[in-house]
Amino acid sequence: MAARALTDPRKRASQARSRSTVDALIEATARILVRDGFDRASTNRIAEAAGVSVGSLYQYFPSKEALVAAVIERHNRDLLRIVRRALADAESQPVEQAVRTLVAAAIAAHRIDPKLHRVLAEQTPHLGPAQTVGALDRETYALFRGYLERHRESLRMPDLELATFICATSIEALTHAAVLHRPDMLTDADAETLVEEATRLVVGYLR
Amino acid sequence: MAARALTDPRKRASQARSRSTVDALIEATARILVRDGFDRASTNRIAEAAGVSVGSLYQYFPSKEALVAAVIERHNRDLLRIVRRALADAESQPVEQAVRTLVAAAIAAHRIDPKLHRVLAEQTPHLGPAQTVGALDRETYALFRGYLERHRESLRMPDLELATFICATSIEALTHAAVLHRPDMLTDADAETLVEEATRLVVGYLR
DNA sequence: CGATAATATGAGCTTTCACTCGCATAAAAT
DNA sequence: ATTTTATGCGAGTGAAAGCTCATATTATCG
Repeated sequence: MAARALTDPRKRASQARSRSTVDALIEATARILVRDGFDRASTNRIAEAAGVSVGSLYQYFPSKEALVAAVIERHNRDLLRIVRRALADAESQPVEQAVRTLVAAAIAAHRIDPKLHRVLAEQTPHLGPAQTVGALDRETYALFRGYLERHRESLRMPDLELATFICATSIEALTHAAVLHRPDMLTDADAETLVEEATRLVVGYLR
Repeated sequence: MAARALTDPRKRASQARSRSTVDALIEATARILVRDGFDRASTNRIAEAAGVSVGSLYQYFPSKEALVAAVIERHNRDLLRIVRRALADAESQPVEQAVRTLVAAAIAAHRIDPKLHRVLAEQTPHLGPAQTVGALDRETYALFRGYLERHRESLRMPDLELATFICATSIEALTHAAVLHRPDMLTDADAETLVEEATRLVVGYLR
């Protein structure tokens, strides 16, 4: 019997009223997470911030983790939209331009809601791997690997698996670190040179 | 007035007996962190695992955070010893060999106690930045930047700050990811090719 | 030995927090 | 209009965790 993950929603909201309750809860969770951090984000506080009672909260989410999982899911969906779009554009581009497109998209994606991204990245990896921000990395990883495979003639890389690991990990780390620890690198002028340098790094590696 | 950080030790241990109590506590904290994770590592459990009473624990550590900070400090000290040593060796080496030395050291360092490293990296960044694993990154960053400055003639990089960021971030991320998420890459044979590839990435960037 | 300081003990206090449950209200169905 | 279902409420419960303190044991020193 497939054990129902404890992050699954408890009940589908069918009426418009309850759907807006669910939305308010997810939205409030994101706000409280940013304001107070994971540990201090109590379900009571979240419910209050959403203008809803704790009882209602537990009608739709079986646990605090489920609530956070919903926030992560929404955030990941937003980021993935950008990355997918970029990789679709990159498909028809030569390697160098493709990498540039991807790097720029990675930065743009991290800029959607940096404060939330930070909290999710730093304080939630112990929630099941399916919900973590890491899930996003894995998806991006797969997409990028697809690109490399379809363009393997223009590369001199025997081991695409390894190449994907090196490139995806580096790009993710650089954009992540820039957004979280070095916001000074993201003024419009500096952001451009960052994109160029990261592109040089990766393209130089791929030849 | 300099506010005493709540991660400072509470009292110096003077007799040999108490010093061994403190050691046992730090050691036990590391074990429990690995076994149960940060959240479930209660001070009572830690004291019990150390064969010591909670009261004694609070005689030397004002909070759970202080205890964890001590573990981080010890772990960082161990890692830094390896990195310092490597960068000392690298000092007299040409760029390519120097980078190889550093990458190999980074992997070796991450292998000291991977399980503990994972817990500390994933579950403690919300403790003050002074105690985080990030402190280690910053130190390494500074050391590496020193190397680049002393060898700037053999590089064609105008902006050493940026170059340090790109290289240090990439190396850290690659070794971190390999140790934590891809242990299959660390069989002796594969580890060597990983070192070579990471070296190619960075050296290619530095020219 | 006797006295003082250092160290160790662990029952229990306090607080916080996730979560429940009985009941009220609003929408849908009949 | 009446019944049925969906949604909302929030005081209260039980468990867990951080931390204290009154007391006991051990070491140090004159």
